[in-house]
Amino acid sequence: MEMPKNFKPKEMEAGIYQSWADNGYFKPVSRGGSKPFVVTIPPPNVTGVLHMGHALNNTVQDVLVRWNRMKGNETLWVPGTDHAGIATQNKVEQKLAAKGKTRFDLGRENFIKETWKWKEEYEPRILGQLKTMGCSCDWDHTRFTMDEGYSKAVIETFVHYYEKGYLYRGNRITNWCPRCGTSLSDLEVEHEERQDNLWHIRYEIEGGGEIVVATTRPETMLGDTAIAVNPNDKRYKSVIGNFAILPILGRKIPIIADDYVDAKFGTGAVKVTPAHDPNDFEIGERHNLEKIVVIDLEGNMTPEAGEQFVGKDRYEVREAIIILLEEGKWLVKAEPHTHAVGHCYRCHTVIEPLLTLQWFVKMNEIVKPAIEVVRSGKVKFHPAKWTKVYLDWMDNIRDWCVSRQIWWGHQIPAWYCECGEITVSKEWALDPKLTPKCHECGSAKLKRDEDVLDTWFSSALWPFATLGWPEKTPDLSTFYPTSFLSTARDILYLWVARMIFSGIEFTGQIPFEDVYIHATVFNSEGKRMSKSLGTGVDPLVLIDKYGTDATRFGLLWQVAQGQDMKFSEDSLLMSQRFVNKIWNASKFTKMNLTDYKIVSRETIEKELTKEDKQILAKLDKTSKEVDRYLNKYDFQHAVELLYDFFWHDYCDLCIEDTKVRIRDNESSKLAAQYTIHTVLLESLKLLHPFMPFVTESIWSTMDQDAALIISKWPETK
RNA sequence: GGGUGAUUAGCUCAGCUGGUUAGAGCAUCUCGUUUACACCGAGAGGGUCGGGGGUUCGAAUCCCUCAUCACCCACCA
Repeated sequence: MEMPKNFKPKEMEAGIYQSWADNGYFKPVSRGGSKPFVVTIPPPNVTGVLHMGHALNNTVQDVLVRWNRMKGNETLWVPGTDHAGIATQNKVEQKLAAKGKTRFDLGRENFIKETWKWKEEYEPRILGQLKTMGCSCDWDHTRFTMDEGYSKAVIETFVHYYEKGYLYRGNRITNWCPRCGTSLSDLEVEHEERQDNLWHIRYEIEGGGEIVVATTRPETMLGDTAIAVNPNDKRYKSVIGNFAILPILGRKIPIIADDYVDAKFGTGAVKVTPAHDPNDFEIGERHNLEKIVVIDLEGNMTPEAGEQFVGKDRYEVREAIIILLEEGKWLVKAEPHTHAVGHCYRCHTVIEPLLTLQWFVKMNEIVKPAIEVVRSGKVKFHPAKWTKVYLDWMDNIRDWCVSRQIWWGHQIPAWYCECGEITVSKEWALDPKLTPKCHECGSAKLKRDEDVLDTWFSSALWPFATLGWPEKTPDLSTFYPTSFLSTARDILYLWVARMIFSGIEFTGQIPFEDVYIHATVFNSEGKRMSKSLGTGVDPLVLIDKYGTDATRFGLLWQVAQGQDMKFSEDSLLMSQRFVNKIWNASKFTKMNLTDYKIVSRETIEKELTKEDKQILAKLDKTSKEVDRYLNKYDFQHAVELLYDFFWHDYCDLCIEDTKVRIRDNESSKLAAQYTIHTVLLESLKLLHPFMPFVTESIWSTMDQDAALIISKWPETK
């Protein structure tokens, strides 16, 4: 079959993809391989579009999936998307805000309906983008973290934790985002260094004297219920047990001694606000201090803060307090001070530590086996340096706040009775027709918890919930544990660690064997690619410009060993030229094969020239090396090697050498034809996982029985 | 405060366990329009491998130290 003059990615890729899909090539089928290769995709959020990280990540996965498929292994790549609780809820709220509405105008039920509509619109877009990238996922296995079966899995895990005593509900200081109106786990808070002041404030001591405290948050003084000093601090020994007078409000608060206080920091005296600071909360617990809440869930002052401040914004009040302190001569000095301030990872509002009632998962027991499997190497990180990062975090893990005060997500299956009892029920959660009754007093006046679970609570179940767990499905027994996980390093704790302990807890097995942490893609200035900052590069624009194959190949060219990369289009340009080179070399090779009748290596062996044998040997060596590199997840070297082999060995040397022999009808013509035929076919196979479209397109013109995507990977000697 | 990584040609980066003239792509320059490809071919220039010490017969590669940058973790107000 003739090849068109040029390879036109935009015109040809979609058709090729469709034919793969139509022929069912993405389905798990064993073609004589040794063991299944299974990947569950890191589910993209249904909030938007693919970014460079996705492009790289999914290229990596597709390369391995295609490679394994060609090796004959039964291969399953499970696609899907994540409901992404807060992120998606925020998107829908923004959409409503444009119409001047809030979620409260709609009410919970309608708001959730709206969000499902959003999901129905965006999910196909994102999945479509994965198809554009050439991802060979089995679309019949597509899952969503809130689909019916998945929801069942989530409820199952909640109930399991509860019954095992791993879940508890408590009034704690949690990270609160006043804008999103929800609590956040520690991992969802982003810390940012900020230049601030350390305000030194003088408190008078009852009966004479004074004590100066240092604080970065003067507005919280309205909720002070003590001043703490270190018990060994000689400066303050004599005043311990006395009372200080809170400036402005004039309230009496005790001066107490607590080891937590560092005598060397600030003035060595700390104002204690148990309701608004986690450390102060602890001190408060130890000394039975009152917790006065002065900031509310919206970040405004409560009536407790005093009439002049009530209802005002926390920062506005900070300014006002400073002025008042100055006027009253309470302010001693303002010392410049750099410290880290927490922000919401979804909307970037400054986090307010607030006392709220939340559900927590106890972590100390559940992480133990998850530490063990990594220590013993059952789960391996690539590059290996992430092992230590993982273990350090797991060794110092703290309890996980899993309740969120939003509407989009898995509602907590807990019911509260007037009698004070809590009932956690799988049945009630799964069947809305049932009438919940208190298991203690029998009352039917139960109120369901309005909160939903942390989005990561559900994504933690991804590797097994997508395969059917908690049901004992054939998929689960065939494909679990999965083989490989590729992801970005910023969700190592948020997601990877949680999948590992969840996998072990619920299935008794590790969720995957190998974790590949891919390079982080930065822009040319070395800045994080961010849509909001306008520093992003859209992979779809690149695909449009260079074609999918070139984009994939060019990205892998730059990935190094998980090293950060400053993205540059140079490598895509190079790849684009390479695609063109492959196309033209193939076209030319075929021109030289018009009168060729396939012969075997044995029959032609004696005719082969030194050059023929050289390139055939190099081909074999290259196959071997590509295998070796892919086994190590060293994509960059695999890609470089193939480029070098095909361009410099095959095109520059072999084709140049053989074309003369073929044109001049030399006695070694048939040997020459055998050589180029063999090298081209095998090269297309080797290149296919990286550049699936152009290779399949050429292959389809070469009278082969099977499509390239399911052809047998070159065997090496 | 702890941790991790980076610093190699004008630019983006390779260089594994130390060993002859330090590599690639892009850019630059010279030559080449022989029927696959000018998105090509042949060739050239360009690097005291961040600074300073050390180990070694020999270091970009190992050790120490300094500097700069980046990222992660962290309840010192």
